[in-house]
Amino acid sequence: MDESAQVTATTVVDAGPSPSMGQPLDAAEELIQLSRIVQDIHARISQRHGLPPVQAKLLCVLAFGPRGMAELARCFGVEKAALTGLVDRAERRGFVSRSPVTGDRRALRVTLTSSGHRAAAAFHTDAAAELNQLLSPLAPSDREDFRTALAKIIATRGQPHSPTEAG
Amino acid sequence: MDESAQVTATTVVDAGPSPSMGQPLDAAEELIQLSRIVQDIHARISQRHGLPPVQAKLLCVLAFGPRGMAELARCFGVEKAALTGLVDRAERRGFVSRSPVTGDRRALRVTLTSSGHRAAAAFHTDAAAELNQLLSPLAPSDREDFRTALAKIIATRGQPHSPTEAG
DNA sequence: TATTGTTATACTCTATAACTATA
DNA sequence: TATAGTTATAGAGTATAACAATA
Repeated sequence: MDESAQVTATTVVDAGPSPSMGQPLDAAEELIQLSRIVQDIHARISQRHGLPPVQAKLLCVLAFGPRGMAELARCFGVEKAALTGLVDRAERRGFVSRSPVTGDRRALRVTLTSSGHRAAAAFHTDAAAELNQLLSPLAPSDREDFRTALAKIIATRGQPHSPTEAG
Repeated sequence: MDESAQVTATTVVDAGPSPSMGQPLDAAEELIQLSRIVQDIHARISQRHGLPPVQAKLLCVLAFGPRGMAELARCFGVEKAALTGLVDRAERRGFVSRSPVTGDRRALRVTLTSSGHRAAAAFHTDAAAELNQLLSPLAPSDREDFRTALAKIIATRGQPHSPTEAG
């Protein structure tokens, strides 16, 4: 009878057209929806470039310079064993290469190939364009305010753990 | 030497502590970061409840009422074959059940069990709390403005296709 | 002992294609 | 023919655990 009594649209992450459309959204739901839109854009552009989303992410991280496997695992928030497979697939496609690290014979350095650089740049161009487009419905001053709020939220949560300068 | 020339932090979706921290972020990067934070919250709370994120999403969608397989597939933006497996796993854990639809002998209706309802409600409570918490660094009036902007962005993109009233 | 990376195994999620049954 | 759902197969992504080599 009233299955909807306890659960609102809030937690319907990424669910597209939801059964509760038409009601005003609460803050949590709005955040979820924005998140969905951003992820969808990322996924769609990845696909357009023939890359699984995580591979696109990998290329973009490596565009800043070579990284070690463990460093990448921390950066992605996954186990190191997952990185082995991730890098395997990227290497198989010619986007990255593993090379030894002088001074630590256990370590490997993952580097973008020139093909990987091209793929990363092409992906980035498209993604940045579409994401920036997202703010176009806002008036310039509103856009400023929105970004200020966004920055405040991000600063409060995403505490970066000073990355190693390696590379 | 300058691998970072072409690709900015923008497209580093979900990359956690990025190599470019400390520089001011552009709008696209901010959107990506917020998206990462929201998804991380969802994933973490799903895990806390012993659910893969997509399973949590399924429970929350079904909390509004039963849905057909094809309806769920459209809602999730995946192929119907993927739904079969998704519902299989949820059914195996006792969260949902399939039942016939009178009037269309091809169709199945997926319904939350009482166990599924409890899981959905518990998950939702946690998720809504943490997501709303995200806006706490904003002053009340800023929060209003932020949500207004958010709503405008969402309205411009996420065009809901009036869902079937079925249930 | 701790760290770096790999292998082995298993599970979830997804796509594609071929199939059945019903509309 | 079109739609609802399943099965089969393949692949990506992830976790855990056990392992090797090095620090």
